[in-house]
Amino acid sequence: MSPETASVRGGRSRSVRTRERIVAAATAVFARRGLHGARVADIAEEAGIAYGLVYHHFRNKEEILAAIFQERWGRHLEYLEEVAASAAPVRDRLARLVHFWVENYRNDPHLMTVMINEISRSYEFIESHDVGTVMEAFAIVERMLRRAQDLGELRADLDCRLASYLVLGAAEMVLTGYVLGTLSHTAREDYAADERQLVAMLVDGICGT
Amino acid sequence: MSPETASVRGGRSRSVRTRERIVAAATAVFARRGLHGARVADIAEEAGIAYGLVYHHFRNKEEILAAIFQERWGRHLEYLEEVAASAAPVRDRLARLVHFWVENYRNDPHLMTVMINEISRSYEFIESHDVGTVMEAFAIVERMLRRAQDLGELRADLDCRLASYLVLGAAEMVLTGYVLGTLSHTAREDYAADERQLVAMLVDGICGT
Amino acid sequence: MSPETASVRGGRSRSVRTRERIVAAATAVFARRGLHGARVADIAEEAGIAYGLVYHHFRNKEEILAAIFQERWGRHLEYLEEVAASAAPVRDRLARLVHFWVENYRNDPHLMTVMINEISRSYEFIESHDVGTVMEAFAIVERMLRRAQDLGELRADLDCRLASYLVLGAAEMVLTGYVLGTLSHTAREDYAADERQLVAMLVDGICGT
Amino acid sequence: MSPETASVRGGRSRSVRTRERIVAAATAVFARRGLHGARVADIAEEAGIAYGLVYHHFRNKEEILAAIFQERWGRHLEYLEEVAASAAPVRDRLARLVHFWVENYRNDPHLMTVMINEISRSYEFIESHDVGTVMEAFAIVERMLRRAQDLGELRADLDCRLASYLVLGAAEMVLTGYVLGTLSHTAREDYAADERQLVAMLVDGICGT
DNA sequence: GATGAATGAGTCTTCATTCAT
DNA sequence: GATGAATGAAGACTCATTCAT
Repeated sequence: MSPETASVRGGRSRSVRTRERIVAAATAVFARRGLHGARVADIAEEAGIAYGLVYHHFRNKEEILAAIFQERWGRHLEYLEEVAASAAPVRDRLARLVHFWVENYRNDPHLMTVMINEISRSYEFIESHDVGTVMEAFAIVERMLRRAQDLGELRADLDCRLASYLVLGAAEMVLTGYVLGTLSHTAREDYAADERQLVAMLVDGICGT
Repeated sequence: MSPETASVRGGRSRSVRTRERIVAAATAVFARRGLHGARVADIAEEAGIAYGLVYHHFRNKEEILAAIFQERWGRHLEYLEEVAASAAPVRDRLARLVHFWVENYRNDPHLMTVMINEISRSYEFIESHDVGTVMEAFAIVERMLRRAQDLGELRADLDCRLASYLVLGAAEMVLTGYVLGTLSHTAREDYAADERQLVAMLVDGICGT
Repeated sequence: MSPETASVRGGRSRSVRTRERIVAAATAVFARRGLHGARVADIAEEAGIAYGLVYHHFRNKEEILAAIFQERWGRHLEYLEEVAASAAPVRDRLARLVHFWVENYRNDPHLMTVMINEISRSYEFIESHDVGTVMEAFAIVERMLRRAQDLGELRADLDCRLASYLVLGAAEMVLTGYVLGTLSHTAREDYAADERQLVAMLVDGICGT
Repeated sequence: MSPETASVRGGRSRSVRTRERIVAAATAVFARRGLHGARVADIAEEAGIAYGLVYHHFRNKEEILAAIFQERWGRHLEYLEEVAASAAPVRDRLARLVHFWVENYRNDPHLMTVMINEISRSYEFIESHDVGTVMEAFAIVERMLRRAQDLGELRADLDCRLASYLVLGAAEMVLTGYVLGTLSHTAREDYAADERQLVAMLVDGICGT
């Protein structure tokens, strides 16, 4: 096996793998301690690498968070867009969105914790980055609702902008409950029940049928 | 002049007034910079007092935030409790809650910004304080909904716990929109319209009548 | 004695005295190790104060050097200006300048070492500060020579600009010799002899009478 | 292809050429940023080679500067010695020295910048190397002057040691002016004029014939 | 109580140097 | 020899907190 073969083992250079280890380690540490509470030394230790190596890959701590954001938020938006654009009834599309968020939390709680606490809920992060990119999630949901409204699926006087805040606010708060442990479950079925309840409340309200 | 004489002047001692100036200054600075970004020096400057005087009144920076929390959150819960306990239909009670939150934001945006960003949205704060106290707001709303459910105002299979997350999540997200400026208004009427829309969506859902 | 009296004992506040101690300590440390070799910790230790206190008075290490520069260079230029403007023959005025430089070195070798090594001979310092201020010394000497030339004291075809480089270059190199110890003396008389020789060479050249 | 074959190509081995590229690159980078401001990475990039390869040729950064010094300063001294030893009148010999320095600057400003800023004007460099070697230039000029004095070309009471400081100080300051851009020219003729003026001032003084 | 000078631990950040490939 | 990822020591800088006046 030539050195070159070794260096691309698995199709990725050592440098790329190191970078990914840093991102993964930082996700865990940010989830545990928050951006401010996390020390670069913690991240390096978690990644099993030397202190200074972090700085070969990122200018500073904030840039690691920005990397997590860039690499994940984009995929998030793509999926939202895909669901929003589908032809299914709006109730089904909402169900798919809610399921996506809950599944994401269950698959990678650390990541979702960081997305919720340090990005989505962080005034500081949103301020210092492109507000537009963060708010794009709202815009996608709003467009989805507006199209449904045009098709008569939603009542005509609904303020779709505000409704997007309802949808994302409710979903985010439920995930926050999971993250904080105030609303956690162990059984898969419990999560499914939450999804059904949440969709029903969004679509028909708490009084509705 | 005895200390007592001084304390009688205007009904409050100088010490008490100083403490209040610190709390007010800290509220403004926390709103602007966040808990971590705020330096004690900034707070002292905003309050127009000397650096070290802050430490005659508070053990440390977090304690100032805790004071804001204790003094305001208590009143907040009292009002929630009062509304929740009233005999009005659940729709009206929800409307009063939503109006209360929006009005509070309009009266003191700095305070609401801190409540949202540093307390309600802060994993860190909630972790280090009594989670129960923060979550009490959810419990109050949940109890209110459960009573309405018992009275047949809400459908029987509604998960009231989850519904409280819907109500508070939606309200909090709308206020966050105000705070971030992504959903701000100038006219009083616009806020009133938001309130009506929000209540309608919560009660009847986005599809409902 | 009231606290106020104490705080201005000797006419200067504690803060001002601390600042002066830092400047004096930094001058000694810069002379010993150079700007880059000097650690802020060294300066604090030399001044007998805590590490962080340096940062209450100066933003960073470079700013201490800048303070030394500002506070001393100004006086230096004033004296040059005074001598340059006097009515004495140019030979006497040059003699006074040379004497001033040599005396300054003898009175405070540390300070002169810093002025020579870190300011006057430092490309880095000159680049990052106002070149004009540093070069003002040349301008003063040049104007002095030009006036002497107008009065017929100097030959008509002398390039006074270049002559100012001769005067300051020669003086600086002699002081550098003192600083480096390649041209040091112990007897006061030796310095006086150097002054006479230097003036004679500048005025009449190495071949002249 | 054997190593020897490779080393024969063009008369110099690849290793030697790499070393020269490093020295040339370092000269440019030192001129731009100074010894302290120059990072080894900058030098490697300028040389178009890999980071660590620098360390196959030099133990550390200072050693690169030392190499520049050794390889150039030696030739410099040789030329000074040659001129000093010639039989021409002292005025002509001084003129040749001055011309040599100015020409050197014009041919390779980067090199001269480094020689002036990092070697000749650097207390730090001189301290950490053989002061004697650096000062040899002064000794050569001093011996040249002393011989001229013995021949009656210079006045008997001239302090030749101090005169060497005059000559080298003046020359160095003029070159510094070129380097800093405070005394720069575009026309070749301007440099020639400077040389004539400088020699005249050194020989006959600023008042002299 | 009021002041703000003083303290120093905690971190970030840089970058020369090493070393496995 | 060549590469550049990895190391880690060194030191700058911040800022919450203490304390003498």
